[in-house]
This record gives sequence, C-alpha cells and structure tokens, in this order.
Amino acid sequence: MTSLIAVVGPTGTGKSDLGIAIAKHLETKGIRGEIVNCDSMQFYKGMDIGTAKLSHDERLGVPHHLLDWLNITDESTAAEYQTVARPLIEDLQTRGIVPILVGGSMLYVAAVLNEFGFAARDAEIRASLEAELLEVGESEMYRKLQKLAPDTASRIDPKNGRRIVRALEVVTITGEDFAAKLPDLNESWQPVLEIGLTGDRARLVERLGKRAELMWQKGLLEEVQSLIPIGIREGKTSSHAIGYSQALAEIDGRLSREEAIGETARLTSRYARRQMSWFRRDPRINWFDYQDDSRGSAILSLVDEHIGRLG
RNA sequence: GGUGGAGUGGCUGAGCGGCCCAAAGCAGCAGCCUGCAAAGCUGUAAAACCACGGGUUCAAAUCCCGUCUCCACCU
Repeated sequence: MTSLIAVVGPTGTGKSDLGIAIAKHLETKGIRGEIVNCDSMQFYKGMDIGTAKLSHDERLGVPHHLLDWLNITDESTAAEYQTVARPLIEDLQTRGIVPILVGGSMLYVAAVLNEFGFAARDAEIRASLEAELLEVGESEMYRKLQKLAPDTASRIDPKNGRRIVRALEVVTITGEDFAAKLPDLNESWQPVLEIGLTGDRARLVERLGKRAELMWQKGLLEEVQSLIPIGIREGKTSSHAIGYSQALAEIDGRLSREEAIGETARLTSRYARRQMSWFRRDPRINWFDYQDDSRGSAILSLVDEHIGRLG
C-alpha cells in the first residue's frame, strides 16, 4: 500500500500537533505513521525555540524525519530537499509506514508533491552573476536576460534580482530559453491526501504576535547567542530565519528588544499571508479551521477514508 | 514651579504662510513565485475637519495668544 498524507497551511495553526494526532490515530488501526518534516527551518540543528520545533517529549514517540538534519551553516534548497525527501518517503512506504509530510515551506512541499524538475545549477556561474548584479543592478541584468531568453524574461519581475540571476544561470548552463514555471498543481507525484489548516486571519495575527513574545521569554536570544560561535551569521539560509535575524540584530544593538519582537511578529504574519496565497491555489487541499473543535474527527475520518481506499 | 521642544490618518512621520481637499513608510488587502522560499518580488483600497479655543492675513497644518497633554532639561 502506498499512502501519503500531507499537512500544510500557514505557520502557527497547529500542523505539527495534527501530524502527531494523525500518526497516533493510525496506530490505533495497527498502521504506523511517521512524520516527514517539511519546515525548512526546522531542518537546522540548534534552531528550536524560534522555529517552534516540537520537543522530544511532545513528539509522543512518533518518529520524525528530516528534523535536525542540517548544520546551521548548511544551505538548504528545495531542489536538494526533493532528492532527500522523496526516496525517504518511498522507503517508508515500502516498509508499510504511512509518511505524513508536515510543514508550511511552500516550495519544499511543492517540490515533493508535484511533478517538479529543477534545472541545473552551477556555483561558479552563479557567483559571478551575483557579483555582476551588485555591480550593474537589476535593470541591466534584466535587459541581458531579455536578450538571451525572452520567454523567460517575460515571466520574471524586472526588479527581482534574485530570480533574474537564477534564470541567467540556467540559460548560461543550458543555452536554452528556460521559460520555466511552477508545475501544474493537478499533476501529483503520488496520490496524496492533503490537509490544510487555516482560520480567521485577524486572530492568527494576534496569536503570532503572542508567539513572538513568548519566543523571547523562552530564551530565543540565548539560543541565538549559542549559535553564533557555530556560524549562524554565516548560514546563508539559517541567518534569514524570522526571529533569528531579529535576535541577531538585537544582539548587535541594531534593534531594541521591543523592536526585534515587533518585527518578528510582523514578518511572521506576512509570511503566513504568503503561505495562504500559495496554498490557496492547490486544489487538492482539504481545508479545516484550526480553531474549529470538530476539525479533529473530521480530519481523521478523511484519513480513514484515504487509508481505506488505498490500503 | 521654571525653561525649551513637541502635539498631523491605526502607527511612524514629512510639510513650517498660497503648488496641502497634506508626502512617504509600516500595518491592512490582493497577488506573483522552478536551487537563499521563514527568502525575493509586484499591485492596491481606505484613512487626517493637521490637540482644543480664539486671533492675524486676501490666504494658516504652517504666524500670534490662551488652554490642555506629552517629552526633555533645570530648580
């Protein structure tokens, strides 16, 4: 049997707990379920408080994969995640275990769940393009892209330096007009039961604000302090994490405590918005209100249906 | 008690006599997204009788007077 369950949605809606609940529910049916983490910041060892990572006890004995598997200085990319997560999921499935993909990292979820092939990459070319961008600016780079690959250029925002660079990188490597776009969301890698958690935005924003404050109370600053010697400042991905970047700014005196917390709350809310704008387009998702008390049983019966159909 | 400064949209904040039926940013709302995606990027609605009262002026958010509030510093 090959079952695959995914729990997605904006941050702060209880995805992790739901993942555990689903695994526990499966257990009562004699089926093993294990969590495959798809939160790009929970990959990092040592980043716990600011990523709202479940503690060992909170996991209630349910095995978690791809949690704490990267060092703070490692770069994380969706393309690489795909090459790790897919074989892992397949392996679990061949062992009769139901993988439960849990996380809100949009592109990472898509990289696993959809027909999604990444174009090649070349560190040297990339580095020189990045340097060039700094020197000549976006508009010049964009013009260059227009000349080399008009189709690609037409899809990219002329001010989005990062994406212009990546497009140029691919064009340079392949010599083709890359013209890539996001995969068709109706074409799944595997049949999947996708569950989405969401709810009233105003209340979520309020909740995320409180969460930011709580992170500081729980010692986020100390956590970040302890990550400095092992290189969080140098971590290309990790240093950009919401909360961590602000804690670093506070440590450096660039932000006051209050400002750091405020900015963290603000960025988190904005992140939640972008997550919604992304996930809303996925027609496979079965949405539930995270505040609705009856969501649990409704979700579990969906799970039963899914397992029954495939099992 | 004294001196100085400040009171502008939900917040920050520009304007300091006519171009102000008042900029901008943030928040809000919407969206984009193929190797940093908790990143990067785009678009956009509404919202201010410019603390209150009085005056000067053809004309005041802008000048004057008073009141209140806040912040500094002084005693």
